[in-house]
Formats: sequence, C-alpha cells, structure tokens
Amino acid sequence: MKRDRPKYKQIVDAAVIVIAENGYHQAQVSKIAKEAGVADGTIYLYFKNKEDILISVFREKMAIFVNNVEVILEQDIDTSEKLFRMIDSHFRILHEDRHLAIVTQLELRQSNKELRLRINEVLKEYLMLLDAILKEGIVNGALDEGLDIRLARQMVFGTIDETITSWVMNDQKYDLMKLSPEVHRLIMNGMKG
Amino acid sequence: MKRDRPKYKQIVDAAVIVIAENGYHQAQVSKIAKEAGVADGTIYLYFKNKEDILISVFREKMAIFVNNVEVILEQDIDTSEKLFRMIDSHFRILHEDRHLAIVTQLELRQSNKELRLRINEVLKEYLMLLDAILKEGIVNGALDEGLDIRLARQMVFGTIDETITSWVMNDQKYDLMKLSPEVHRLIMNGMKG
Amino acid sequence: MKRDRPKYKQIVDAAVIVIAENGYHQAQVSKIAKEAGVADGTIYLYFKNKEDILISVFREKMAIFVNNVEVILEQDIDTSEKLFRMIDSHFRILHEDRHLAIVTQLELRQSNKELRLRINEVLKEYLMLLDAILKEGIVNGALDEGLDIRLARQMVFGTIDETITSWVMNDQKYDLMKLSPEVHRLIMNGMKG
Amino acid sequence: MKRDRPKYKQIVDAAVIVIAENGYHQAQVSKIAKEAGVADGTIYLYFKNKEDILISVFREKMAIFVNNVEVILEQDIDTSEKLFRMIDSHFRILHEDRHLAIVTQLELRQSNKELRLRINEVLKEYLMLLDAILKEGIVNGALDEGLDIRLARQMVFGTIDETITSWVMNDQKYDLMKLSPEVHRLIMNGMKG
DNA sequence: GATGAATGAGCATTCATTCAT
DNA sequence: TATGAATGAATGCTCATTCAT
Repeated sequence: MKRDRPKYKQIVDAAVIVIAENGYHQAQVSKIAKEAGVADGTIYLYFKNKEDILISVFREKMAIFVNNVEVILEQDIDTSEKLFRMIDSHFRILHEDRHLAIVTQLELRQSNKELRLRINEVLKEYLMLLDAILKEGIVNGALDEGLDIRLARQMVFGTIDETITSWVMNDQKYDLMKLSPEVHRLIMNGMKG
Repeated sequence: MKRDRPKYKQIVDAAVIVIAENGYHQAQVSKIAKEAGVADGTIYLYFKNKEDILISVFREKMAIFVNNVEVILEQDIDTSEKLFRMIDSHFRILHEDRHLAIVTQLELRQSNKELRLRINEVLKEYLMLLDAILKEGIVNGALDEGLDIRLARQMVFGTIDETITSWVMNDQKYDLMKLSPEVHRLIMNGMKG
Repeated sequence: MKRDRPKYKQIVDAAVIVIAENGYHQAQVSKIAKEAGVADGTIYLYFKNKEDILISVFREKMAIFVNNVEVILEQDIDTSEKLFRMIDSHFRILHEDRHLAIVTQLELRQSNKELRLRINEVLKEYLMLLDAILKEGIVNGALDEGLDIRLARQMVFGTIDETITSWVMNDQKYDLMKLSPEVHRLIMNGMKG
Repeated sequence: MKRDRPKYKQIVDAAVIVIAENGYHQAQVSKIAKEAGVADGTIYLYFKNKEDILISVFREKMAIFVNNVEVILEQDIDTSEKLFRMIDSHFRILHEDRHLAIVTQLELRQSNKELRLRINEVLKEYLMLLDAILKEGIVNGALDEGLDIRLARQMVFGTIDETITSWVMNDQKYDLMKLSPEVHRLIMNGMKG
C-alpha cells in the first residue's frame, strides 16, 4: 500500500510545511517535492495529482482528530465532559502543530469549490462523531430534548472553528488552550436540557 | 465620484453573478466586463485592478448588512429581539440573493491572504455592531455579566456563518429563513445572564 | 495652418518635456495632453496620431539646427571654420536644452524602425548642408581631393553624435562646449587635403 | 551550466532571426520559441525573462567581436594595422550575418533605457580593447601624443557605427567590406602623431 | 473648436503533469 | 522506483484612438 511507504508520509508532511510557510497559492508541486527531498516526478508515483496531495493532507491529519474523539466517545464520562474533552483536544492538536493550524484554518480554505467539497466529505466523519455525542446527550437528558441536531452541530463546530481562526489570524499570540472552558460553557448553555 | 456613476454598480453586480456562476478562479475580468455590458478597459476606469473589484463587491454588499444592523441597534426593543432581527436580517439578505450567498460563503474565501485581510477589515465594521448589541445586553442584564465579548461574538458569528455555509453547500435546498428562531435560541441560551 | 496655432507649439514642447522626464515608452498621449494643458482628444485636432507628434517634435527642433548651419554656410569664412561653427552650434543647442538632448540622443532612438526612417528623412536635410560644406572644402582645397563624401559625412556626424550621446549618458556632468575644439581637430585631420 | 546546453544557443540564434525579420516590438517570446523549435515554457528554463534573452543575444554575439580584437591586440603588427584589422573584422562579422547587423544597428536600440544600460555594460568590454590599441599607439608614437583617448574612441566607434547603420538602413545594398580602407584612412588621419 | 469617457486588441509568464532515461 | 527536462494552455492590464456632447 502506497500510504504505508515512507515517502508518502514525507510528502504529506512537506506539503503542510510548504503551504504554511508559503501560502496555498504559492505551494507549487516542485516546492513540495524539494521540501520532501524527492524529484517532482516522484510525487506522481504516490499521488494522482496536486489535489490528491491536498486531500491526503487533510485526511491524514483529520485522522488524528477522529481518533481522539473516538476514544473520548467510549469513555465513561458525562456528555458535558465529553464535549469539553473534544473541544480541548481539538484546540490542543492545533496548538501543538502551528503549521497545521495555519493550513487548516487559512490556507486550505483558499482551495476551489470542488476541493472543498471533497475536504468536507473527510470532515463529515468527524462531525458524525460530534453528532453521536449530541444524540447521546439528548437520550440521557444532558441536552435539551427538542434540540435540532444539525443546528447544534453547526453551533459547536462553528464556534470552535471561528475561535481557532481568530487565534491564527492574531498570529497565535494568546494561549488558545485557556479558552476551552469558556467556549465549552457558552456551547453547553445553548444546548442544555 | 466614481462609485456613484451607474457603471460602477453595474460592474459590481456583474462580478457577483460571474463569480457565483463560474467560481472565483474562473471569474476572468473579460467575463465580468461582458456580463456588465462594457469593454474590458472600462473596468479599469472604475477599479484599480481585479482585486479592487472583489474588495468593492464585498464592501458594497456588506454595507447592506451594516445598514440593517444600524437600524436594528437603534430600535426600542430588548437585546434578545435585536439579536433575533440581526440573525433574521442576515439570513434574509442571502436568502434573497442566492448569487451573493455563494460568493460570500464559498467563492471569496478562495482569495489570497492579502485580499482576505482587506475583506476582514470591511467585516470588522459589522462585527463591531454585533459587539455593541452584546455590550448593551450585558449592561441591561439580558446577557451574562461575565461574558467574554470576543468569544461571544465568535460564537454568534461562527454559528450564523456555519449555518449559512452548510445551507449553500447543500445547494440552498431547504428554507434558510425557518432556521432563525432556533439559531437565535441556541445562541441566546449560551449567553443568557 | 495648424502649425501656426499656439496649441500646436504647446503640444510639441509638452512632448519634449514628457519624453525627457518619463522616457519614450512612458510618454503616453494622455501625459502629453496633460502637460500641454489640453484634453486628450484635442491632440488629434493637431496631429494625425502619436507618431505624428514625435516626428513633429523632431522636425520642429531640427529646424533650429538647420537654420544655424544655413547661416554658417553663407558666412565668408573658410571650410575648417565653418565645420567648427557647425560642431559648436550643434553642441550649444543641446547644451542649452537638456531635455531636448535626452530626447534626441536617447529616447527617440527607442522608436520603431518605421518612425526612425521618417526621422532620418528629416535628418537628411541637415546632412545635406554638411555635405555642402564638405564639397565646398574639396573645391577650395581645404579638404582632401579624393575624399569619399558619404564616408566623411558619416565620420563627422558619427563623431559628433557619439560624443553627445556619451555626454548625455554620463548625466551631462562635464562641459560639452569645451569639447568642440578637439572634436574639430580630430575630424579635420581625418579629412585634410 | 545552462549556457553550454544546446538549447541555449538554439534560442539565442532564433531570437536574432525573429527580431531581424519581425522587428524588436514584434518579437514575441512565442515566436522565438517556435523558431527555436521548443515550447514557450522551455525558454524560461534557460532565461529569466524576455529581457534576459535580449541581453544574452547581445552578450553572446559581442563575444565574437571581443575575441577577434583580443587576437588582433596580441599580433605583432603596428597600431595602424591593428585598427585596420579591427574595423575590417567588425565589418566582416556583420557583413556575414545580416540578421545580426539589423538586430545590433536598428532593433536592439529600441529597447528601453534599462536594457540599453545593460547592453552598454557588455559593450564596454569591447571599447576597453579599443582603448588599449589607442594607448599602445600613443606609447609607440603612431598616434598623436596629446590625443584625448575618450574622444578618439568616440570618433573611431562613432564612425564605424554610423557607417554600418547607414549601410543597414540602405538595405545593405552596397559592399560594406570595401569601405574599411577608407574608414581606416579617415580615422587614422584624425589621430596621427 | 474642445472635451474625456469608452473602447478592445495584444502578450509575457507560470506551473501541473508527462515520459524518456 | 526515481528522475527532472520539457511541455503549452491560459489571462490581467495598458493605452492610442474615437466620437457624442
């Protein structure tokens, strides 16, 4: 499997660095190849085209978020705590990989509609786990019975996303991690049963 | 003043249509000129360059949002009602101009960092009016005294934005206007004093 | 006659200034119009097209050179002295109008082949007066009987021209007028009978 | 080194032909590429931009002149003979490559000031070799002791240049080579000690 | 005569992708 | 597998000229 060979990961990681440092529109395939230490042509042994690199970046990195939430979902804690850990985990991953934060919050959003639709498919898996937490909360009474799951999910994700984007746009100069409790409180209040 | 001459508005409106129908990267100046019914060169009598067209689109259209909220802010109604009308007005404008919805939620976000920074400056005026509503709410007790204004603003705007983007990405196939009450309720719960 | 109306001269003089200060390729018709204090369209009441302005610049200014040499030619002095006065007069005109020097030595030479051919036609009148001096010199024995007139003219004009161009390219920072005696001596030696 | 690869020379030679046949302002990069038998993009693997092609044309071709004079300078012949061979060599190169003659005498002079300054830098090397011959002549008494080197160089180069330009402008319809003895005689007379 | 808003043809350059080695 | 030289399509902007007023 191509994805298991070392150059695959090398290229994905190079792409994150190149995009973060040069911006989406200045992230040429040749720059990524150079950063990865391979020839331009080698990229095409591992990826179908440039779009495939970008989707792979998103998919590979999104897997980290998904894995974390899967663990959280199985833990024996209440819904509010699960949401807190999800928010906190989300913030932590981007807090610890600042290149990745720039790429997901600013750069990849400059991609064209088609690419963003494909990115959204990858994102869907993450949002379904969020839905699972919310549904669980409704069942066990932690969240408002009449809650519209889709809107609730949009509020949770929209708030998290907007908070991180603001932080990145302010050059990550304050401590993102410190915001999780208040973000959690705002969100919970909105949905509490 | 150039902005008052009829061709200025003609070109801005043409740009919205062309971008919505062809996508940001396929919105060539010549296409915009053709849609506006003027020669390519005429564009440059009214706009410094292509970026200037795009910023003008955003500024001209954002003015509609800003004007609405300015009116709402001065009305003799409580904070919760002001927020409801703001959300409802925001939804209505994009509900009634579907081209504009595509442009603001999907296409203009593909612009490069520099253009987005300039777009953000325009957006700031709108967000400051939102801040004014929130501050008023804290003073008159409608909102939680300890509310972090920046986070609250990010929740309100993030939720609105995410809701509209979802609607646009689903090809505007459900009724956006019907969502305002529930979005308002979610948001208010999160911030209620 | 158009050439006698004041705006004609205004536009020609404006062209010299604009070309000298902005360079040939940055001397747009609209800049010349502005410098002359007329509307763009007015230019076309006096000149057929842009090329016509440039040829007119050359023709009007060349007339000054031609008039001077015509006077010199009729004077009751020997050939060597006539050549000296011609060189000295040529140097003086450009020494006294530095804008014109830049325009004739550097800027107008960037024009296309066709324009330069037309400029050469204007120049021909001047070169024919030079030929007249040389022929007179051969007849009266001041110059070598076997002298090839065309080559001699090319040496005289080539040397004058190259000397002035060097001076302009060195930002006119030494005194051009002081060079006439030595230039005259070099040239005369070459042709002396 | 790029300059040693065959396509480099191919492109430079194609540029000479295209410029000579179409004129400086009609020498589009795509025409040069086509003449050279390469793709447009290939040009940019060998040259930074269009200006770089033009400078390279001048530099590569000027090298031929320089090499010839370097050989002449070292020969065991007197100053007058060295000057003759220089003039004759200069005439011969352009006599044998009529495209090149058009390019150097007419077309490249239409380039903008910046490009001409860079061309002049390349030319300087050639003029310094001419200076060397003149200095040698003064030392060994062949040339006038009081000769102003700068003026003398300007006369020699100005005369050669004007002679060739006249020949090119007359569509090269007479035999340039036959003029070298008389040009040499005129020049030598001017400077003889 | 004088104006100046409108016109529209024309071109250097980038970069994702291929394929011979 | 890996290379990297070669490809070629695609576009924002300028400015000489016109013509309705």
